[in-house]
Amino acid sequence: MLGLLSAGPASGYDLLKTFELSLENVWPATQSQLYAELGRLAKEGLVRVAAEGPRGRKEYEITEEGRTELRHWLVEVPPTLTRRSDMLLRVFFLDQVGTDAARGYLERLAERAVHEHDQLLGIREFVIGQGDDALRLYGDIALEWGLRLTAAQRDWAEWAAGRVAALEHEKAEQAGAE
Amino acid sequence: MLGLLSAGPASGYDLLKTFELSLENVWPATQSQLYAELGRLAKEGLVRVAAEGPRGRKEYEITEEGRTELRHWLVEVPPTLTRRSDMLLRVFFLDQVGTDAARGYLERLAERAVHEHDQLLGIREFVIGQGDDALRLYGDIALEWGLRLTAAQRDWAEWAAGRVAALEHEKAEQAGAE
DNA sequence: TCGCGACATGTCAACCCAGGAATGTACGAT
DNA sequence: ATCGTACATTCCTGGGTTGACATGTCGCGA
Repeated sequence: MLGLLSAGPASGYDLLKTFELSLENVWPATQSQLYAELGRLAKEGLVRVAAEGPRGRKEYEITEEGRTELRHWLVEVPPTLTRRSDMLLRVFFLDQVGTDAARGYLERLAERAVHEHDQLLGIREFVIGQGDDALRLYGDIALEWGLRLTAAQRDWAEWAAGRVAALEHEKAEQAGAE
Repeated sequence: MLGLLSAGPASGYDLLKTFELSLENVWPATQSQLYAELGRLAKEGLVRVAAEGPRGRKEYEITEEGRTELRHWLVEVPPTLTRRSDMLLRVFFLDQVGTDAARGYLERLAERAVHEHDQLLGIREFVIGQGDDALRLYGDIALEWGLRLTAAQRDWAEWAAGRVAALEHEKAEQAGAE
């Protein structure tokens, strides 16, 4: 939220829209959280109500303290590694369902990765050439991460399905040889 | 937990150790959660106390219902896409700190990816040849995902740092030409 | 035999988060 | 003029998470 407000003042509703439109792939947020957090940030002096508009609209702007805190967070606070992937957790227990279903699971993962990849390509077409140099660059970089991640996931899932198929084949041969 | 118990009975403490040792990269859990969850699973009839040992040790085993539920979850419940990466979120706001610090951030991400990659390679050396065919295969597949992910992250971060450097250069030229 | 470290479980407060319900206002199109 | 839609905020409930605290037992080595 400090990051969004650093680009200019906005209301809670504006921020909500931004989260839904452009940040939902990276950091989804709900309105309850958003408004609560705005209140908290205001109490800590990191944001301030700059103006009140129609319909009770409160336009928030970032304060100097807020900017300092944002820069601090950006470069000094170590990023937390994203853990907890139920997609990967399932893989560990895939031997419980047999090679056939396991292969199916992995193939579906591959398909989904392709689908997400396509969606990101669509977004890239859509945002092409928007914003100034710096903004476009960092948006591009984030998008590229998504593209590479989904591509890697597709390759991996296909490779994994192949490995499972090989095991299936091996088992079938052993059964045949007995 | 059902997945772990499907490999054989264990106490809450055993499960905790397993989470710490081998699942912490995929699904970290704390003891409070673990014991609470064991109680819940027992109440739902998905696990059962099989034996009691010294020190109040309660050995749980998975029930038939539990196995059914596990298989159901593995193949029928759609995996949730992992969102929320503060690492990526920061990228969006990197223009707030200038090209120099931004490049530094990305370079540190690349270093960290290399470090994680090396750790995973170490794990692979360590677990090589353990377990039976199926178990080894799925462990391998999960590990391979980590390897590919960290490799992709390194490539991406280096590529991104290069892009930022290019922007830096461009700006410097413009400043010189004025 | 004595004490330490590993084994083992349980409880609690605080926080974050998702989703939904409730409430109301202003604007634009017909 | 009015009606629907978008704007805009607040509150509530339930569930997941974390981290700390509390308690106690067994086994082994000095």
